[in-house]
Amino acid sequence: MYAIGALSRATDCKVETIRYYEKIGLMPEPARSDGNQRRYGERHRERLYFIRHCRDLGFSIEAIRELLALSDDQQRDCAAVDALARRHRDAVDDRIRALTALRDELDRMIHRCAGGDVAHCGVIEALGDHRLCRHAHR
Amino acid sequence: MYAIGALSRATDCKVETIRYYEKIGLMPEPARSDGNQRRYGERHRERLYFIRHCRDLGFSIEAIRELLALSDDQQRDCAAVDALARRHRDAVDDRIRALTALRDELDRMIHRCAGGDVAHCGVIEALGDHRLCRHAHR
DNA sequence: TGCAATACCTTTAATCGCTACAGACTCAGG
DNA sequence: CCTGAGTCTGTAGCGATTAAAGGTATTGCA
Repeated sequence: MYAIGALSRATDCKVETIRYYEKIGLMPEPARSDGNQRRYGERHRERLYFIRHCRDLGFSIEAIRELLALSDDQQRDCAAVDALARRHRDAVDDRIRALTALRDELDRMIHRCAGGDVAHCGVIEALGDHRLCRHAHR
Repeated sequence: MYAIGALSRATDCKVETIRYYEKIGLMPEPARSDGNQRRYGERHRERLYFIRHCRDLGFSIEAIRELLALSDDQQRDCAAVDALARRHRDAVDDRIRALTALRDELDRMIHRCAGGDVAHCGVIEALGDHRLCRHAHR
């Protein structure tokens, strides 16, 4: 049996976060010691590990809730799981594209700067005038 | 003179957001009508435009506060502005790299899925075991 | 067995950048 | 003067934690 600190170390998840996951119903309420402290078993460790891994991969709490529900139902076709993963990957892809456009815009802005004082600063000028941008970032 | 709704339309910034920027001291308190409504001028419009453009480019409120302070001081050397912009670009770059690694991991995970039921789902399996990952995403 | 150090408990508030109400007031056009 | 749109202040909520305050449990060592 793990105390919460041991589970925390075993999963690299902060103690407060574990309690938070319990509060929002992502982790089940564990057994308690006589002194009211949480006591966890292997299944808790596996579940928390799964959750943390999903979080590290950028899945939202609500997406994880769905994934957990789906994975609990072992007979179910895994098409729904697949679809969730694909949706998430596509969202990450979109984000990468947006950030790349942004980075390029920032790069162009930085290259406008030839030194000197703020009154003639290309960066400040570009920040104050969207027409100097190549792309419609937003 | 603009009322807040007109300023909102002129800058594509929601009315609530304008009031919020005033509250946190990013926008100066404007003049008021007899009936206590805000009345803005051209300088407000330019400043808000600058702020929104920075936000669209992903600068944080605190970074914008710095940029505004720097740009107010027209004689100052623009090296500080340049440094701020570079730091931000580098942070965006880091984020892109992290997300790209993530996307690749998600892709590999999705390709593990051969259909069938959840009990044998490659995605669920991969989510439950970080060792199946190629990279240390975090 | 006693004591100190560490870990744990609950509850509440903070973070960031807005957004969304509620309930009252103002303004412009007809 | 009336109506409807716009505006006012203040407060609370979002997502996913993190931190702090103030009290209790457990553990290790003498």
